Amino acid sequence: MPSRLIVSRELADLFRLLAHADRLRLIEDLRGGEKDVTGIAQSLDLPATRVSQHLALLRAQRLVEERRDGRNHFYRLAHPHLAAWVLDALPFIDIRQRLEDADHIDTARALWSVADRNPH
Amino acid sequence: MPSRLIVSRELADLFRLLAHADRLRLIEDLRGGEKDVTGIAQSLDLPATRVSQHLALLRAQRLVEERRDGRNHFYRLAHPHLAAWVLDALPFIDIRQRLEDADHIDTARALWSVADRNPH
DNA sequence: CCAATGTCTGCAAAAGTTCGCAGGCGTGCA
DNA sequence: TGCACGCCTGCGAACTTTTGCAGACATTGG
Repeated sequence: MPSRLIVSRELADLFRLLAHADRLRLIEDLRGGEKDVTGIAQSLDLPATRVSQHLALLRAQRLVEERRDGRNHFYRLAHPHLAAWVLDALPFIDIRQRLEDADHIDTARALWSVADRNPH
Repeated sequence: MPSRLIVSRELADLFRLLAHADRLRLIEDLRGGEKDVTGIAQSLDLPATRVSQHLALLRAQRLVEERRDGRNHFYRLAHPHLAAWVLDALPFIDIRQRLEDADHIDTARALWSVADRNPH
């Protein structure tokens, strides 16, 4: 029964792709809709080259899709539900370290949620 | 607004912990309830030392809890819902490579689900 | 007490990831 | 055509993770 092994490897690849704070922020940033590389770089405060490198990884596993318009490359989530699923992981993080109790998870979720689409 | 950065780092740590095929299999293996190290090692077909190393990582981030009985250490999921959440990621894996279409996701999910608690 | 068993930890080599930088490619504007 | 812009890729250095192995520790049975 090798399917299990195959599936676990596929899932591990996905988790590895998500195992980087900047890529997670990027995914949350795309929740509002498509955005070009420079726009993402500005809102995450990262060099555009690095954003492009992250996007190349996400693209390789079809987590984002690209649309070109002139010299700009616009990216969007291939699965819009992905961002919500990522936030569903909040209950599993070890809250002892930096957050005090379960209420703060809600605070964090709120902070990161739809309402908050201003500069930063 | 640094909370966002903090949360994304916490989430990235969690994803990094899950970004290993054997640890994912381990988590799925514990879905059925607690199990000792040797038992896990047998059902995953891995050396017990390695299982212990993986468990040490999962323990450090409070994803599993330990109960000792004599010389055996029994482990269980700290959040039983974790295993289900992991499987919710199946729609996001890139299915072109080894699986043909969406039906196979269901097959994979079924293969890995509750019914399947026989040897392997 | 001694030996066997089940598990844990430390270490170092191998493998993998991240990051900055240099240079390349395509597009648009003067 | 030439230049600036937006983005992409390749490369090497620094860092992190994985793995097997050797040895340690605690518990149990003889």
